[in-house]
Parts: sequence; C-alpha cells; structure tokens
Amino acid sequence: MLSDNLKKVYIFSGLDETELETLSKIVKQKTFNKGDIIFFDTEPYLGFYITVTGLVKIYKISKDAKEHILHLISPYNTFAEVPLFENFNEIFDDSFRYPANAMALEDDTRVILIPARQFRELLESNTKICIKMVSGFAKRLRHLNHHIEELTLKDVTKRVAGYILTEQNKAKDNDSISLNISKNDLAAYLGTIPETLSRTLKKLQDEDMITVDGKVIKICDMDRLKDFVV
Amino acid sequence: MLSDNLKKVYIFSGLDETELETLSKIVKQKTFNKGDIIFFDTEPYLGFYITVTGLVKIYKISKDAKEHILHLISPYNTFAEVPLFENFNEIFDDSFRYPANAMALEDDTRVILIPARQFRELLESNTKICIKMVSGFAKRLRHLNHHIEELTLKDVTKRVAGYILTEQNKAKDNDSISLNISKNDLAAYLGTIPETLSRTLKKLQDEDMITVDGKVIKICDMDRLKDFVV
DNA sequence: TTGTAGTTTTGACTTAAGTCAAAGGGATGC
DNA sequence: GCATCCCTTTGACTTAAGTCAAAACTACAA
Repeated sequence: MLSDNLKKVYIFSGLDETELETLSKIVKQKTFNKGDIIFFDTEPYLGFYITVTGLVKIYKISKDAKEHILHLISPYNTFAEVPLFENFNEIFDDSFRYPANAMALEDDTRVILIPARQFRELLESNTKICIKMVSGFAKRLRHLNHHIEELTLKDVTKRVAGYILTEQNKAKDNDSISLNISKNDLAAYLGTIPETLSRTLKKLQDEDMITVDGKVIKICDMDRLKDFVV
Repeated sequence: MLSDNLKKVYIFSGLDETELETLSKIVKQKTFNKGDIIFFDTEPYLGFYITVTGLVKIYKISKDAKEHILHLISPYNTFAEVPLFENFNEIFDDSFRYPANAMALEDDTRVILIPARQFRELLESNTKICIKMVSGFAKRLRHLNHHIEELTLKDVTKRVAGYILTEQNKAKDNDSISLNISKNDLAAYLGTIPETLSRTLKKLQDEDMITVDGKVIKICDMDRLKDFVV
C-alpha cells in the first residue's frame, strides 16, 4: 500500500497515520523500465522522488557525451530534493529545472513523486520532518564529500578497491559482492571508463587480491586490499 | 558586537534580539593567523563554526600528502555543520571527529564556535532556523554537485576557465578578478597542482583570452572564454 | 641592503588513464 | 536456431597531466 511505502522513507518516519493518509493523496506513483528516463536536467522541476523498487541513477552528461554518476538511489531513498530549497518563490515558476538527469536502471522501477508546493507547506508546519530533512541532507553531504575525496585524492585502482570494500561492508555476510549495476555504470560512478575499469579489475586479480566472475567479485586477500586503499 | 555578527549569518537571520542574546552567551570567539589550523580531522567534534573575518579553507590530505580543498569559507558563512546531524546520540560522546581539516588563509581570521549540544536544542525548538539550515545544506549540496561535475567531466583548462568566469560573475563590476588565495591553494581547489595551473594560465594567455599579472586576472575575450568552458 | 623562506614558473621527463578499433560474450527476440 | 544488440574485454596508441629538479620572483625580517 502507498502509505506503507511512505512510512519506510526516513524523512516521513515521524508522521502519524492521518498525516500519511493526507500525504498519500497528493503524491503520484510512476513505474519505469530499465533505461527509461525519469527526468532530464532540462525539465521543469515538479517535486522530489522516492525510489520504491528497482534502482535509479542520478547523472550528468558533458558536452562531449561523457557521463558521470553522482548517486545511485536504492529503495526508500529520496532524490532531487535539493531544488525544493532553491528559493522560496522561484520554485513555483517554470524557470526551475532538475539539477541532473535520472534514469531507471532496472525493469519495474517504481517511484513516488512528491509535488514541491504541497511538500513545502507540510515542511513548514512540521518540525520533525524538517529535522529529518536536515539529517538526510547531512548524510548526502557526507557522501558527496567522500566521493570528491575519492575522485581527487586516489587513482582508479584505489577507487575500485575502495568501492569493493564498501560494498562488501554493506553486505557484510560474506567476502564476496555481487554488482547490482553494469560495469559501464560502475565506471561512470568511479569517474573512469569501462576499458580502464576492466583492466583495473584484471590487475587486482593478477595481484591475487580478488577474483572476478561476471558480476560476482570475491575478495581473496582482505588485509592487502584494505591497506592498499588507504 | 557579537550578536551583530550572528545576525548576519543566514541561518540566524530569523532570530529576534532576545534569542540572539541567548545564543551569543553560549558561543566562543577565536582568532587565527594565516596558516593556523582551526581543527584537524582527527579532533573530537565540538560544534560548528562561522567565519567572521578572513578566509578559511576546508581540505583533505591523502596518505601521500596530496591536498584537496573542498570549500573556501568567506565571512558570515558556516562550516563543519554536517556532523551535527550525524546521529542524535553519538554527537555528544567523544568518538566524533571533524570530517576534514580547517585552516585560516589570512591573518586575523576571526571565527565563532557554536557548541553542538546547545545548538541542537535551539534547532529542535525553532522551525525557522531548521528550514534555513535545510536551505543552507541545499546550497552546499548544489555546490558540491557542481564541484564534482567540474572535476569529472572537464579537463584542467576548462576548470580554470570556469573558475575565472565564476569569480568574475561574483565581482561583476568589471572584467578582471583578483585572486584572494594563493595559486597553490587554487590548484588544490581545482583538483590539480601548481605547475599545471601555471602552465594552464599561460596557455589561456597565449590564446589571448586572459592576461595574468600576479594575482590579477583580466578577461580579454569573454565570449571565447565562455563557450570554451561549457 | 642582504638573507631567507615561500611562492610561482620553467624545463625535461614519466606515467596513468583515455581514445580508437576490433573482437568476444551473453542475453533476448524472432 | 540464428540474428541482433549491448556489454565487456583486449590490444595498440595517444595524451593530459603529474613528477622531479632547478631557477626566478616576492616579500618580509634582520
């Protein structure tokens, strides 16, 4: 049910049943297939989104068609909330655009659109949501800081090794990870290109730190991998 | 006066005189000289800061001593607010560290420290501040998104040209800018090294787009510079 | 003024990572 | 089945930007 989905979203976790009902009346649900565009950075801003199922990539494209992925949004996480706060008045005219592009990476990617105006009204009357919003932004800021640190201070090999360790840490149960995105997308996320990523994984394999089998990467020498990334 | 300074800080701009008085009693003022460390990323988190005079750089250092500057904080802007929202309970134990390093870049750099606990209490009772905090974070997020876009999608020459145009846009009055930071720092901010920055500026000069005289950069061919960066 | 330290520039060289082109793989649909 | 498309890998080559070392310039202090 819709309000059950909303409840699982961090910023809405403080709302009671009535508030959730009210909210669920103003939101819109949409479903996308793999490769479908959710929005382009040229479109007027309508509001922010929640991923309910599937996976969404937030990305930028340069003039010469290079792509860089800023975020990968998994279920019950939000995206495109930043423009909400652009400027109290300007949001509601048509000049506002989405700050990046969003694409579904899996079939049956379901998202919920929260319209900007209604949400802003809710926010101004509800301190709890507001504080959660700040916390959510803080988390996002930490992620971006970390991302910049990785991109500027580390070479591709260290970034790849770092990504593997982070993913393994999330899964935690065993020493292998299964990529949920294509290697093309992983390359774009790590600030490199598929060819280089491929060669890098091979290099880490030749050094006996990992084994790669399709989308499954197994960590063979955790210790060496760890003090290699730092 | 202290509360006059606080009033000029965006997130405090909604507070009345009494609230400002209360706030000014819990804050601490500190003065630093050029090159002084305000905090290291190894120190326990005390609270966030406001720059009142001077300039502060927020930066990261890699194991092999490479530096990257994340932000440059000018007067009446805040820094190190993100950890405030790390986790409601954990902030107050000693395990919390600053997420990056902060250094004064000018003599007589004055900052105000807002202690974490007291500010959190203020925040929970004051929706206005909370909304301004979200807006402030949104602005920061936009900046970081832009920064990542620059670093990943553009080469050094485009980044340098982009920086010049942004600075000129801020000043606005004429077509030349005066760097307020050293070229070493500018290089670290643009994700490169001093040698490369020097050569890049020379290249832009040879192409007759700019002239460089010490810290003053004059834009000679605005149009060409503009459609060069995109 | 000279000294000293820090910043910036220049030159010669190296290298990590990108480009281009082609060949394998794997999945999906007809 | 095979054809098509996309993803991934491999090889050969190029290049942007980094490294290292030294010189030039700047600024302030003795």
